[in-house]
Amino acid sequence: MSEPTTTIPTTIPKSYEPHDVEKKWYSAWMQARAFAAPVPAPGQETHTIVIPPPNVTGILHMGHALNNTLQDVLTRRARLEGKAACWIPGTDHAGIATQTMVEKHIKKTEHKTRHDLGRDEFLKRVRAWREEKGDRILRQLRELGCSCDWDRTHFTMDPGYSRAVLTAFVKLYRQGHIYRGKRMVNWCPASLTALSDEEVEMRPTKGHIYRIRYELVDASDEDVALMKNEQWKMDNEKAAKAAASSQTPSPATSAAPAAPITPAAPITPAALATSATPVVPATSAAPIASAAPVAPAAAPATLAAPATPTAPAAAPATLVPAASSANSTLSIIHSTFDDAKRPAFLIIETTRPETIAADVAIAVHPGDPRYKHLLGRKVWRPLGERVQIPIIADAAVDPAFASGALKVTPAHDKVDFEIGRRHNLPVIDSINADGTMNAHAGPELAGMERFAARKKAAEILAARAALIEARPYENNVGYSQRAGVPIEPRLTWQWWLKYPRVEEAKAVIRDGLIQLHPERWGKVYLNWLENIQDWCISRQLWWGHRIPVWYRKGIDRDTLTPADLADPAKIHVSLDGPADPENWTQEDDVLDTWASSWLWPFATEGWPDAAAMKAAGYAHFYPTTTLVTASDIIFFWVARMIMAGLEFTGSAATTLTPAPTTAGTSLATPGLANDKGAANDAPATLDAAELRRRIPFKHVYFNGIVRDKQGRKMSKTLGNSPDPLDLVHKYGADGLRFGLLQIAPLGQDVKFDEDRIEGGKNFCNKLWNACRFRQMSGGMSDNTTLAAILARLDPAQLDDDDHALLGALLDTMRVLERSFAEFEFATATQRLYGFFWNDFCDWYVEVAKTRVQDPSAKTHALAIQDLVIREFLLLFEPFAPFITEELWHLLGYNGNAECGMRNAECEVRNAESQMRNAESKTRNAESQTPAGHDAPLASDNSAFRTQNSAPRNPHSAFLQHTRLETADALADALAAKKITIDPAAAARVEKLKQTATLARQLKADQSAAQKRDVKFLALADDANWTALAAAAAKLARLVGAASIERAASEPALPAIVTPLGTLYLDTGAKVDAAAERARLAKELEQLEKHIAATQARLGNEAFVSKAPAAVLEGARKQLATQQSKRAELQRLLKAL
RNA sequence: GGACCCUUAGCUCAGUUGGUUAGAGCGUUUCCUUGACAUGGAAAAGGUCGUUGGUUCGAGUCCAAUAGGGUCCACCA
Repeated sequence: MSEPTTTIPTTIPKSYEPHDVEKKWYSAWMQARAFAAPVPAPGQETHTIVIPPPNVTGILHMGHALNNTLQDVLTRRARLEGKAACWIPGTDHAGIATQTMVEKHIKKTEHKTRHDLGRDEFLKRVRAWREEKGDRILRQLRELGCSCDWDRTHFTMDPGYSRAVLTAFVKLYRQGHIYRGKRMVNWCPASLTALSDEEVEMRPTKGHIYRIRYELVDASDEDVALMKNEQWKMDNEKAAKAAASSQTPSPATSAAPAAPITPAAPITPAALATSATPVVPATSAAPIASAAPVAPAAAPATLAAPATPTAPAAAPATLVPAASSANSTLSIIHSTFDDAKRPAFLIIETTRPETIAADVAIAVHPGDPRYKHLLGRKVWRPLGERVQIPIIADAAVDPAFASGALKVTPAHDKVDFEIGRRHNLPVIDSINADGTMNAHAGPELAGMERFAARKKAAEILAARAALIEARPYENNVGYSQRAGVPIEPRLTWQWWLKYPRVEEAKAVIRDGLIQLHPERWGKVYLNWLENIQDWCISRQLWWGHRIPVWYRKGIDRDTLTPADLADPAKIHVSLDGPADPENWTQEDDVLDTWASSWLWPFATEGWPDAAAMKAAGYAHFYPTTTLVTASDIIFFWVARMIMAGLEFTGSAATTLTPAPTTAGTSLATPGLANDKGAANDAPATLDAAELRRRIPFKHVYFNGIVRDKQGRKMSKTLGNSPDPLDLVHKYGADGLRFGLLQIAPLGQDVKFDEDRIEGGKNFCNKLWNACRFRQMSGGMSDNTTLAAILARLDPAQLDDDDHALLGALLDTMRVLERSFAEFEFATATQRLYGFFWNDFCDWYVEVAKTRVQDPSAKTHALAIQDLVIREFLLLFEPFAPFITEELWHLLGYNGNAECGMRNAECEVRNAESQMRNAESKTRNAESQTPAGHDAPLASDNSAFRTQNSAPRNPHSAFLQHTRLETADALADALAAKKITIDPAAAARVEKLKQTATLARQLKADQSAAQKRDVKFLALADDANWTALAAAAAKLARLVGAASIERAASEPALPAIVTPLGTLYLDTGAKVDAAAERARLAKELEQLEKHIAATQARLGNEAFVSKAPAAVLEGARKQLATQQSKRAELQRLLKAL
């Protein structure tokens, strides 16, 4: 690692090289088990975080990097504050994602489906896949520096965790919260499983809406007349309008009034035809996307009606091209019915004509006068089997939409299903699980994919003259979030959960037992809970927790009544299955992945096994302290965890049937099997104390979504997502962490900017070199404890710079204390940056150079630096753990500091771990091997984790095991040394800083910035000259001057007015009086403006009478300063 | 349709309870390799704080309206 260079007397290399340092320290931490959560000493505060478990086969992206950096920062800061910190890592089995991935792999390599392999064999493959590819993301987290307690690594499919999941199911089932029902679900035709509402994403989707005639059965003359008056007329008018608007010469030249009809060129059925057999000429294909109202030479697709409209299904669909295209540009396709024979029609509009064969009714609003007389009548279904379907009234229909008549297709739409149920209508399911049409869709469509079938249906309807028009239409379509395909509402048997503890879940947020940061998410959360729907928890997958329900053999699962479901002779629900398994068949479905991860905060702490909970320290570490997550899973995960915590934990959680000492395989553990009283675990109402015991976390911090510089979400397809590990290699983990947090404001999305990461790296380098310089300055003494450093301070030698620096340090410590309390990490990083770079490096280290060369002042001046660097490293460690650890050791802050500071605690910890050592003999050997970066994670999670047997090295003296003083404690320690910060010192230093800047400005203005042999002459009163003279040496060094002397008279030299008097610059060059005059005049002019503004304020009677005294005083002082500066400038001008 | 967030320098963002001449980093211009650091130092230019109106002695900050950008929920076939 650090090699001494030959020329510079230091052991610290010239620039910070993160790579080796990171590797070295992470290994050291792992070997020392530095992250293992300690058993809390009596009275010691705990700090727990559970990681949002990433997909077991996932890879680290920027979102993870930000999210986990935040957790690590909180955890490390908690350690420094002396809390027993516990960060529980782990992964999620990610049912659909992982299964899909493995299925694809098997398809590619073996050309087989999971059904070819069978359930058991397939699951074997998934487990093998996980062995090979899994947990990579956890190893990547180590490269980021994450200080998880790796011995507590959990996986949602581990036997122990699985037992928790099934326990929760059984308990909820027995309480009546879980039921099986045949209901409409969101079906994913790609993944072939049901999804929860939360997994469906609504996207605006371009398509068409089809206007279709449903022929009225037994139409009377009145009907015909009515139809003519109403719908028929409507369509004719529409056609006329469309025609009229199309005659507008050009849309560009005429500001045509907005036509009520969509100006987009309509699409004809013919244009929809893919394999155009009997079709209108190709010229009629209108460009769908074109917005030009000018209809192209589109032929009026006037279609001949079938010869016998009463039996269209049998008739060949003959389309006759229009005889002439001269007379119209119709957007509406009229059939040429013989007026005399014309039947009456009902008109409906639909986006899904392929489902017409599954229509079972037409519904209108009960109050709609247009249709009152038709209620109870029937229409012919225009597609599929030609049957009559009733016209019914239902309030769900919006009379204002389209024609006000809705086709009712219970199998393929949620609303329709409800209507069907209300009216006892049959359900005709015409779509297969994979999204293809089945026999019910009719012979023309059967076997076709649903979207192809839609086109085909339109063609057929057009051929039968039932399609009036198909126009472009955009509506919201539900997509499977994961597979990205439109979901299909589908009627299936599923398991449902009525959420438990909904009211309590609202209360804990409303009453602030759980605090959200930022707070506003509470509203979103409550809104969701107000409208909560039962959760579909079953998935038609294999990779997941198989639902612990067994059906008696010979029972038809699809005809089970609620009574059957409650009958233990037919249905068995338990953890371990029936005693006579040969007579039963287990449910095929598995649970939604979220139905396992909602238990994460306590299932990772041993729940429901009392012994495991004890071993994990549940009593200490639950509830967890802070959950750090992104807001996009507030419903998926956060809300559900709250309900699960409220339902399953608390006093009852610790009184569950303990696991038997003869530990069999965990799934066979008869936990709840014999437990008839599961439903009684939870008291009906929870008082405030009980709620506090049960909440899964006290704070939720929502980190922003990492977006690219344009504000777009990062995605693989856009290629705008940098690999965090690349950034680690380029800028170091610390640079990445610091840079990320600098741009991560509370509750705002993060626009990623690689320049900021580079800034993080540069800051690390600055820190590195400042420490290197400190070491080069020599005189390294005992840095091992704060007391040792304080002992080297000489209160008598404390000067203004010391006061100002220590004051800024204390202030920085307070800012950080506040930032952490309020999760304002950007504030914290900015403050650290400004303090170290500006206050310490730019000013203090520079001015101290003079003192360091003075043997009588050196010890003191360096002690101040040692103190500040020590405190800074402690403050900075959570953000940049590697470089701070390295410097901590290089500068000798470690020593035996820890045991000096925390002897008692060390002993307690050792004693405790030895006890645990004795207890946990069953641990496998693997996880006891020292683990470095690439060491495998402990893979056996079957037993609920106990602490590792190896005691933490009490002499490791890692930075993070040191205690960070509070600002108050440090102030007290200084006070004990008779050092109290003089606030006026900072103001004096500030004046000096301004003077230095102005002096440099003058030099630069005189093109002498690079010269170091110039002289400054000061014209100052005695007070100012005293201050200047005292600082003359350091000031001369700072601004690059040979000397600063008091002017005897008024020199004829370029001058600048400073807070400490007027400075003249003698460069030895000739003075350009005209240029000087211009410069001074310009400055005077600016000053006059400010004076005028200040005078105006003070001249305002209302201001003087109403403004607070301090403000008034400030203004008067300001005016005085400005005026004296003006006088000085005027004097200088005159002298030139 | 309902709820929420954002708009400040070329870019990314700070601006506590309203109070001097609105800040930082990056970028830009000029100068500087002097024994910590060129991943650096010094100086400079750059903003009527989206718009309009109001409250106030005083508004980037509070209120109202409005424009633009974004998020979540619901959803009409």
